[in-house]
Amino acid sequence: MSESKENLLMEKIVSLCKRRGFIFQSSEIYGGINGFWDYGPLGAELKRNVKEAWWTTMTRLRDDVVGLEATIIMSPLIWKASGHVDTFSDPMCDCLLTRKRFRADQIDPQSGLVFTYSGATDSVSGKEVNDSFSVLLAAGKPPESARKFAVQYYQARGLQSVQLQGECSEKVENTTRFNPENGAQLTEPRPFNLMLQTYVGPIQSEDNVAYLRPETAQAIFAQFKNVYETSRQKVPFGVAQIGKAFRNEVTPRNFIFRSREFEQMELEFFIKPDEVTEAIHGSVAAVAESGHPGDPQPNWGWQAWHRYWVEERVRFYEGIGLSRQTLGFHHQTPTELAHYARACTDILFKFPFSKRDANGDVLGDELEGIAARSDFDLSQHARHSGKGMGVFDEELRTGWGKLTPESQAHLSGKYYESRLKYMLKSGVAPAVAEAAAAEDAQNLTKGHYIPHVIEPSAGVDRLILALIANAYSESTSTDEKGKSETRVVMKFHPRVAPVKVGVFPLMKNKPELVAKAREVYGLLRGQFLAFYDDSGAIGRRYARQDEAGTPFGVTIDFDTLGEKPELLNTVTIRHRDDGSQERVSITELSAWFHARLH
RNA sequence: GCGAGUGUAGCUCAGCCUGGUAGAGCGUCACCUUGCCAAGGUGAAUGUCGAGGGUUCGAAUCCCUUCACUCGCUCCA
Repeated sequence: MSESKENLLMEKIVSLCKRRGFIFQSSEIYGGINGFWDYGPLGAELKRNVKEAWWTTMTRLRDDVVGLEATIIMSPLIWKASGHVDTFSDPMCDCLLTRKRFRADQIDPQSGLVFTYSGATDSVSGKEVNDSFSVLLAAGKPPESARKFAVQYYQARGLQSVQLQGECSEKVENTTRFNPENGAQLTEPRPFNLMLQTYVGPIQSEDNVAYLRPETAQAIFAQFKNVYETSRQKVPFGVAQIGKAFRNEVTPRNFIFRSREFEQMELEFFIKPDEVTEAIHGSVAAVAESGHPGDPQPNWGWQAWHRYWVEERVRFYEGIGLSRQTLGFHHQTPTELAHYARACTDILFKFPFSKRDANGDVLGDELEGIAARSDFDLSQHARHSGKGMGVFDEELRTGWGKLTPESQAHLSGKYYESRLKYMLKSGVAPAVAEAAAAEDAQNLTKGHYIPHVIEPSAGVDRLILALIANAYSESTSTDEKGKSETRVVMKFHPRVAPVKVGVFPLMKNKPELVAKAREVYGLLRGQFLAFYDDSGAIGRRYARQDEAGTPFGVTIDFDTLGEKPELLNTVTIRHRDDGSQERVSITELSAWFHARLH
């Protein structure tokens, strides 16, 4: 019941997005293209505001984060090092009977008797199906069970009274061509490459295959050294990037929530490994169970930094109108975590299409993931490129000398263990791994280490959808004639609202009002996006702006012109969310808006 | 990738079963009117009926194929 209601809400949102020019289907006049969406005039403004709010908060208002804008196409070696080339192209097989999907490399080899049918006919209609189908039976099982599966298979292909054709059987050993659960035949392994591919240069060959980046983060790791050396930053510091990313999603779904071309806002915040922090400060700060840990401290370890960034990101969402109640959190369990990650907290938004848990509470879908990724990424690029990704820390070098021999042994031992674990997980031969880990541990004592990273990674388009869903509100009113009508108000936070203010002469047919209104419009438009409208009744113009989410309206009336002398050169400001009005002098307008839009 | 549903004006939808000149409401635009919340009047524009093919004298309507969207399954570094 509630599901169809939420469905209806999603449909209304999609419809409004098109009607008002927020979001259009890509290539619509040619029938569209699955998984791609365009932003219309209002959507483009909204998106720009969101990205600007993120960029300002994450870089310009901080001393410890700098920006980067890298290319979408990079050396394919980057994706080899990051693991995307391998993990994005697992061959998959589907069960021909149950349609269950398997990773081809994870099917255990089986042996037994294979029954193959060349096809089947319908004994009633005479219809034929000529697809062959096989079933693997474990030794000792009666052939009837193979026939039962085959009948099911051909029934699923439109036959009713199945007459199997051409049964034959054969003994096979160690085959992976059959569903381990029921013995039914699998499809051929088909590669699943989730990265979009292209060719660099005019000749298309295997040698110049390149990928459109599936995430913006890797460029930050690949350029880590350059940024570090030119930005005069020291660890801890971060590198932020906003940009397009591309994934061949299996199922683009839920409007712009999961699309094939999307935009990310990512921060890689580099921190000292806990061993380094402990060596310098004697201990690593304990982390409170919950709440914001306050301003960054020198003795923070990865846990404090991780919590800090989760809370900072929540503050950001609150600052653009998503209250904590609209958000959800998911702390990834050890089995969900990637092997190199130590923790990952997802910030969720409760979308209309989000699933509910057993208690009926909306779970939410992912807006952002904040991952503690250890030194995995920089280590991978160090190993694959052969270029050093470590940093030198004077404090560590001098601090190290002051440690007791026991502390030194303890810390370098811990560092050795974590480096060794990384190497072994990455498939490095044990002897080589041990030597490399020993070298890393030795370098630590001289002040060298590879930074760890905390990664808050947010989806712009998902956030846009969250803001739109959150802003959407409708009220139904009935007039004196008993005619009821539903009005939509998009309650965007003023900071992200596409249009900031509508400017209206009370009436169009009074040239003095129009002239004054255009004058006020001219005053405001250079400072932020203003929209002038003089067509139709004033109520209609208010309603139009409500639907676009414009937070303020400025109306020029006869008092502005001095009908009541004490109100000369004042205007009415109308508030979108409650329709309330106040009188403000034209000379104070800029300051009035400035205070409410920043 | 599989299964089900949907696709007609900018939006919401009727028309399809039973083939015969493309419709409504809302919105948009223009003019008039309008002294603060989608008022009223007059007029106007807007359709490859998702696309392609077939059947037919004739297809939005029947048949086939295809594309997109929604839902379920699957997938989700």
